[in-house]
Amino acid sequence: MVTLRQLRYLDALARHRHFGRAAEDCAVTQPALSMQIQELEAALGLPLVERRRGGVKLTSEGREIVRRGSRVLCEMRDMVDFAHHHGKGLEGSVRIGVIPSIAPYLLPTILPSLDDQRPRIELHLRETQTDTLVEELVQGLLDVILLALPVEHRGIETLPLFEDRFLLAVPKSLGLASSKRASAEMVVAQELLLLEEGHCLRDQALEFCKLVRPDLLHSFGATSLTTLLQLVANGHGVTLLPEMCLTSEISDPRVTLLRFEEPEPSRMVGLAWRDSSPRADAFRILGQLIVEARELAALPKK
Amino acid sequence: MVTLRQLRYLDALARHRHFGRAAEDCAVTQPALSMQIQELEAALGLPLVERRRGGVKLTSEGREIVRRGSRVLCEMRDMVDFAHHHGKGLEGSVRIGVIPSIAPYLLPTILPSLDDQRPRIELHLRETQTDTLVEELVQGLLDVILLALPVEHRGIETLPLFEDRFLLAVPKSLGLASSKRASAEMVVAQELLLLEEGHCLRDQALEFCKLVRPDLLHSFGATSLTTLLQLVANGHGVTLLPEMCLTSEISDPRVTLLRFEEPEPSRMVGLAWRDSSPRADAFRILGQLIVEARELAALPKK
DNA sequence: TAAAAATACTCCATAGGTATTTTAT
DNA sequence: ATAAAATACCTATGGAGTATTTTTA
Repeated sequence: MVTLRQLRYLDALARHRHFGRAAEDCAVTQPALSMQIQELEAALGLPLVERRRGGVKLTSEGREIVRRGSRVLCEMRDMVDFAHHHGKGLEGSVRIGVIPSIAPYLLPTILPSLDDQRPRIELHLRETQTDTLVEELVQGLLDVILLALPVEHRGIETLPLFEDRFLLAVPKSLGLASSKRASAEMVVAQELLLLEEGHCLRDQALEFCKLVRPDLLHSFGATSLTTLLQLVANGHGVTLLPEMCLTSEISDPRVTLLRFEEPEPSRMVGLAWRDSSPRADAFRILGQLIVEARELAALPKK
Repeated sequence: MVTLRQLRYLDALARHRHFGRAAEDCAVTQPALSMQIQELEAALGLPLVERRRGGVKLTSEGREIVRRGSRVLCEMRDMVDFAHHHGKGLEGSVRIGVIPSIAPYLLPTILPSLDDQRPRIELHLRETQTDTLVEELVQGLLDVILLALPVEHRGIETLPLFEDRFLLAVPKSLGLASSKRASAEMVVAQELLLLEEGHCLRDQALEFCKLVRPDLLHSFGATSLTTLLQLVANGHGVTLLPEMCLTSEISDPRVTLLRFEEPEPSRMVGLAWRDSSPRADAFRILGQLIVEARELAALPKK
């Protein structure tokens, strides 16, 4: 008989690759964990790990069992969470992940209104790149993530919130700066500055320009849009900038921002959660709140 | 702490709506099951069932927990199955479901060749309509189903196998019978005979004719294509017939079969299984075998 | 030979069984 | 009044701990 306990121990063993430390992580002794792993192997009729001095190695079947076991454990967690959070809406702790090109710009506008309207919410924020966020979401380390859609991943449900246009940032020194609208060709003709690998903005910009040979680009390995904009200001090239990122601090007299010709490139910002998530309904409301907070913040500008 | 045992008992209780019989189903005594349900309710902090004389009623939260619990149990089963069937390919018992408009025509051609090539396979066949098959697949009562795509359902993976054209069966007595090709308009102009509600062929035919008011149709409630064809032979109307169903027994001198004008209507026949299914790889091979068996059977005709 | 996993054995928590009581119609 | 679920109490299984042995790099 396969038990949840066995799956939990196996999961720990897969993470630590060491019986003793895995046992410690599970708050049991090493023999206890050893026995459960053995029983699991007996129940499944397969060896799951190769025991070798200097670490434990999963067999290929073992990896698959770990994968499936994680899913089972994750769904169990979601079930218990569902029960505990049931009817409480957004209340309680929400572990939210946000990509770097959204977090600093959108959060200042939505957090205050969120605190106003849902005082009992308790946000745990994490900011990293899309791949990591999705991985952590799937593993149950995060409850919901805010990022650029689409997200193609099994077991992930998404909710589009709003379009965010891309603008072209060009140095005033360049002749281009006087153009009314930017075009894809203009981008290709100049030095295109991008964030380092792994940032979705980089991929979106490349896709827009239909550049199939990104290896040809001079990558400055910039890690933030502010850095990127500094490079533009100093005449090193041009870059694509999401409209959302236009806050007062970012404006620089040496940089001109051009809208693109129709159809304007844009990214769709949205929320994503596990489709087994216990609080899918609450996250839809969260989406609603984000959209409203954004619209509210935009009004005064007009 | 929520345990799998509790989920199994809850599942039985949801099915039987009776503590005593659910307990019997689980091969334990009624107090044992009662206790586990109580502990589950305590762990989740929710009442799951209303105890009332003359049966047990699930609360709305209870239903959701049952749904999630079933998923957990199903994934556990799939995990154990994966381990047991691992590396054995198609060997062992496969519970396959097939829709009525495919089963009698396709199976005679594929079963023999399947037996030849995979002697150790043990097929358990079930024949019903699409909705039931999908439901049973999701619940883990079936391993794989053979039906007309698309199937839109969460957690279901599909594999298209081949196109199956629709032909128009018209009575020889009708003027139409001399036409070279049939058209959608011809169908609408005549009395269209259909299978009773629930058969996917009915829906596909209606969709093709773009009939939005199927309530206007005279439904004869035919339950088999043979019956339908008898009606056509006797001049009661016309019907759409999948090409696959053209076996010698069905041919009738009073009926003419017309191919449609381009684009010819057709259905895509394919396999579907749970995306957590342990034997997804084996089912892809099964699909391959079906396609090959069909091509083999078609050759002699030429 | 030394670290790491397996084995031996003892204990206790918990699930299950039997007998009985409570509850609701 | 009676069927059905809950409670009480006892038993036994299985998971965990401690101590120890075996394995292997």
